[in-house]
Amino acid sequence: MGRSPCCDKGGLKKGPWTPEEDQKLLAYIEEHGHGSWRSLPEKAGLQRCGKSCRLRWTNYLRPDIKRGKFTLQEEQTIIQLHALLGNRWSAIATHLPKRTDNEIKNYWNTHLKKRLVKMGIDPVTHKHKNETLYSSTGQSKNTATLSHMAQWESARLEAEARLARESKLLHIHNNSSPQHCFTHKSSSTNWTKPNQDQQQLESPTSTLTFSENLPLVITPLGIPTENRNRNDNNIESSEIPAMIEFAVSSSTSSDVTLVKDTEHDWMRQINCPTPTEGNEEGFTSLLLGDSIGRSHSTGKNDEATAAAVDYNYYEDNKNYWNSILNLVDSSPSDSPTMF
DNA sequence: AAGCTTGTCAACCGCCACCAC
DNA sequence: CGTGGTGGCGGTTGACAAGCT
Repeated sequence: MGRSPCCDKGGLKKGPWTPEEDQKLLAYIEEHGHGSWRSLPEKAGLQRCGKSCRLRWTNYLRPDIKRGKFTLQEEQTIIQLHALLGNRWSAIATHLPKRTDNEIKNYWNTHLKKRLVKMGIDPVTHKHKNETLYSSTGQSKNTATLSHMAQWESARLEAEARLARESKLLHIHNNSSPQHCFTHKSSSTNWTKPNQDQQQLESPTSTLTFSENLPLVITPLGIPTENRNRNDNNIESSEIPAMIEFAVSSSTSSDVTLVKDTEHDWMRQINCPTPTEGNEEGFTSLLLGDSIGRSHSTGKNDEATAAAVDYNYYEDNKNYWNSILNLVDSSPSDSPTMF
């Protein structure tokens, strides 16, 4: 479309913000909310473009921002989610309360990426450098599985974004108090001075669920990284609303059965052994080779034992991927969103 | 102490999706 | 359906700090 940059009007200031400017912006938003960012600078008496104001607010001035060193837990979460989602910093940020996508991105680029490289792990694929040796084995299934999970996570995040929007609209329609517009990812919302209680997230709960009617899309390669297209989930965008409806409307306990059934169907499709009754392990087992490893240890299935040889490498990475999968399989208690 | 290199991170840029008209 | 406005996202830049020679 070719829109000119928002700051190309003459006379607008760029560069670091002064404390006075911060104060003006903060005072204005606390009193009026940000409303339209485009018109905010003029109303707030700032010689800045709206975009600059929004960035300053979302990355620095917002009251719900935690600054300072990342904890070990946070580091692990970032690495795990990056393995799952790639450079989708905003998506990763939704799982790290009080951290901004910009902060996470910076931290990844300056610390974590280098650390992984030192460990011999490719920071893009999260594979160990000698992993290509195993590329012609069962790894492809594992990678495809992970890819599929990443696709679902993408869809889930889109679902949450949509629900947040709808929720917001609904509240507006219902003439509700402004605090309802404040959500965890406040950069995408109309923030209006919430109090402590109000800052509790009202984000809809969602789960990583699988619609029976949806085609399974398994791509050969794993984690989306380079793409700039945010709808590249290999899932038709028209299908996403259906998935959303399913995921959102079916958050009852009965879903567990459905999810597991569907999961098993899918595992059968890709010729994976499905967990038996009372031995539900699901994706985690698949990815980690647990079920195979278990067969190995019990000696009940010689064919599986032979196949397990190909998966030995995954035993080495078990903890790494297990951590990733724990994020998927469980609902993080410290996160407002759930898989 | 001065100059250079490397690391950090706030801020900017350009593209894209979404929405209203 | 096309167009323009707006906000959000991810990649990149550049100023400053810290460390090294």
